[in-house]
Amino acid sequence: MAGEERRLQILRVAMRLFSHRGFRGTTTKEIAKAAGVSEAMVFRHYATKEDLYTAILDYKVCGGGLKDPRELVADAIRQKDDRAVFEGLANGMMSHHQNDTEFLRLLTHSALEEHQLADMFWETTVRDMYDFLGGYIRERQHDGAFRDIDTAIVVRSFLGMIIHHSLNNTLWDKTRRILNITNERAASEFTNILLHGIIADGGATRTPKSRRRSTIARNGSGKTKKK
Amino acid sequence: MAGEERRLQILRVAMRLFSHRGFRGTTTKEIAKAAGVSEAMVFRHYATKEDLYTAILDYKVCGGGLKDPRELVADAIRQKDDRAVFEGLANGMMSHHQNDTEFLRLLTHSALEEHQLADMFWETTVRDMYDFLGGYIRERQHDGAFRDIDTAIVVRSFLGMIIHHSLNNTLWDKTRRILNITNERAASEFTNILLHGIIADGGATRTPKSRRRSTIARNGSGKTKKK
DNA sequence: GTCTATAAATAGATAGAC
DNA sequence: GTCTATCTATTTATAGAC
Repeated sequence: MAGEERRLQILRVAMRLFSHRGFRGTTTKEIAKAAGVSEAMVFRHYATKEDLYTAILDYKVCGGGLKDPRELVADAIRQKDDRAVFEGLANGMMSHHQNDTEFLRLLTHSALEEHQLADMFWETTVRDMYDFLGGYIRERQHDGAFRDIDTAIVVRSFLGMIIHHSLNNTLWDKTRRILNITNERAASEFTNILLHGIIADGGATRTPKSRRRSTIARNGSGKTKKK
Repeated sequence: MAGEERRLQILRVAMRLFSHRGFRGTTTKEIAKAAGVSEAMVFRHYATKEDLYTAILDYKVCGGGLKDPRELVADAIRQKDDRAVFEGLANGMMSHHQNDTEFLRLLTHSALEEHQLADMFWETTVRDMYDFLGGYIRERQHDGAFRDIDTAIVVRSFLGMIIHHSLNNTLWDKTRRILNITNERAASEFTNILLHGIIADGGATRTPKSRRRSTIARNGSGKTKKK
């Protein structure tokens, strides 16, 4: 097998093992065996086990595997379609988590281990998300569409629903699920809850005088399956 | 040092180490050194390293360290004070996570490692929470206070906000925080968002005809610091 | 209860032949 | 590019003296 090809094969095999057993829980012998080569081959492509692990985190967690959220919902942002913005983000994130369960596992492992690349992920990708989504929320507050609440709290609430749901699916709910729904329905319901939770005058505490311009279009709500 | 005392001391020291480095990442030598004894002492009290780890998870994660949520908000439940129910739960959980950061770390480590006790935690404690809180939400739906939405989704949304926030505080936000607020304020805001998100007729999509009996009392909302 | 010494297995990593 | 053989340090765990 050619150099680059083998290098990538080892990377992929190691990703699977590291994502399940963590750094210390995975041995270079296991990686070699799973890749069908000798340990010497592993160390030929990656000088140390640490190098291999860092290469994996760089590729999977910090690398280009994640779509830019700005692009994902660019149209919705332009049109100020609040539902499409939040539901689009939720769907994008959750389908990524579902298609690549190693991502969340590796990220969580590395965060627990306090690996440098985990910190980097938070300083860049996560902070970006708060800036981006928080900026949109602020804009909609100025429009009078959302009530005056700390934007970072709103972002955290929404990401909390999404990421916690994905973590549940990845780590525990695999078989006998407490909550057995499609990602699409989860995205829709989370969006319902969040938008009604932050909309201006949307509560039951005040008698609304004017509806101003709220763009929530209720769909997929209640217990009815979407479509 | 007496037997039981030393046994507990080793347990405590090991909890700290395991919670940070995980099972495979912690050596019995480190544990012994941190406890100020020889390795032989560790193995005198716990036959194997695995036994020690299991004892820790049993004590910390499955043991009586967690207050029963039913008791915590029993009064609020009786009075159907929705805000007090949700805010009380949020405060109880988050203060536990803050006072005992080892709890979330150990739980997450053991879930990633697919330890048997992690599964047990989900089958009992977590399922209990869904039953309990879900039951209350269903009751309030019958009262006409909340809209007709799958109760498990509501529970997941709310626990998502809380646990994700605590995980952020525990794993990353330790110093330079993206979101730097007190637990009390977070609990209040999460409750605001959730209650307004699930209240009957609480959205902007329909013109409300009657307010029925919604018990949301807005406090700590907006950008004003609470008290 | 506590230690030192040590066994036995496994870990990461290298040398050198093909 | 690939392997076998091997080195060295570490890891879990035990023996036996005090």
